[in-house]
Amino acid sequence: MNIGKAAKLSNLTVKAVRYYANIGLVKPQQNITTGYRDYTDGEVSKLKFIGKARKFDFSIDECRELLSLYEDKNRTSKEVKKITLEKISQIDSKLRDLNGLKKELSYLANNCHGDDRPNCPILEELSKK
Amino acid sequence: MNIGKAAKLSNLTVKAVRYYANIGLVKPQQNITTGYRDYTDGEVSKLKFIGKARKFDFSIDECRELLSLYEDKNRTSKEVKKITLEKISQIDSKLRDLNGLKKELSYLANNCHGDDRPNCPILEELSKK
DNA sequence: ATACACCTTCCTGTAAGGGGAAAGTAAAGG
DNA sequence: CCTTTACTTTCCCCTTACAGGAAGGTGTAT
Repeated sequence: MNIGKAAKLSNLTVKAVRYYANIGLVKPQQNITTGYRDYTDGEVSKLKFIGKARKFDFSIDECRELLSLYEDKNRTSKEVKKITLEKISQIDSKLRDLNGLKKELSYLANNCHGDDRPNCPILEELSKK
Repeated sequence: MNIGKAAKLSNLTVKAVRYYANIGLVKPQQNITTGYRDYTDGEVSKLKFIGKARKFDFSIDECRELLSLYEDKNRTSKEVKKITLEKISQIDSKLRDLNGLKKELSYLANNCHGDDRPNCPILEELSKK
C-alpha cells in the first residue's frame, strides 16, 4: 500500500512515516519506476508499534532498540524490562523537577497581588542578586 | 567587562551569553576596534534575571516578555502574574501527562517477569493492533 | 618574543519531524 | 483522450536553545 494509507492505518502523519523510512527505522520497498514506497502489513504493524512507543515517551533510538528486540524472537524479557525501568526512572526525575518548579512558581504567584500596581514580588525574586 | 566575566557573574556559559546578544535579548556595547563585547553591571543583572527565569522553565520568548516588564516601571503586577499562572498551568499539564505515562509503564513493568524467557508483556502491549 | 588565555565570527549539529515548493504519477470523470 | 484532483517524490528551510569546534584576532605575562 502507499504511504498515505500506511500513515492512516498507523495513526501517524505521512511526514513522520517518511521520516522513519529516511532514518532506516521502517524501510519499505520502493517501486523502481515511480519511486512510490510500498508498505506491507508487517511494516504497518511496526509503524503502529513505534507510534505507541513514542506515546510512551520513548525516543527514536529507544524505539529502534525496542523494535529490534521485538523482531528478535530470541530476545529475553529482561532486556525490555530494563529499558522500561530506565524510562520510568527518567520520568520520575522529570516529575521531581517539575514539581519543584511548580512549587516555587506557585509560591511566587500566591504572593503577587496581581493588580494594577507596579510592585511585583515575582519580578523582585527574578532580579535578586 | 568582557563576556567571560559577565558569564561567570551571571552563572551562564559564554555561549549562552553570546547567544542572548545575537538574538537581541541582552545587547552590550561592542568595542569598535577589537569587537569585544563590553558588559555593564546592569546587563549582568539582566543576564542573572534570565538565568533564573530559564531555570523556572520560562522560554526565551517568555524571558523576553518578563524582561520588558521588568524594565518597564509602569508595568502592572497583573501582567506578570498572568504569565506565571499560565506557566504553572503548562507545568500541570505536563505533570498529568507524565504521571499517566508512568502509571502505564509501571503497570507493564510490573507484569513483565524480566527473566531470560522471550515472552514479554511490554512488547505484546506495544504490538497490539 | 613567545606563550597562553581570551575574544570574535562562522559553520555544523542536536530531536523529531512540520511546512511548503517543484515535479512526477494515478485514478476518476467527461 | 484529456483534464482535474489527489497522491506521491525529493529537496530545502524552520523550529529550541544553545554546544562544539575551526580559524583567526587580541591582551597580558613572562
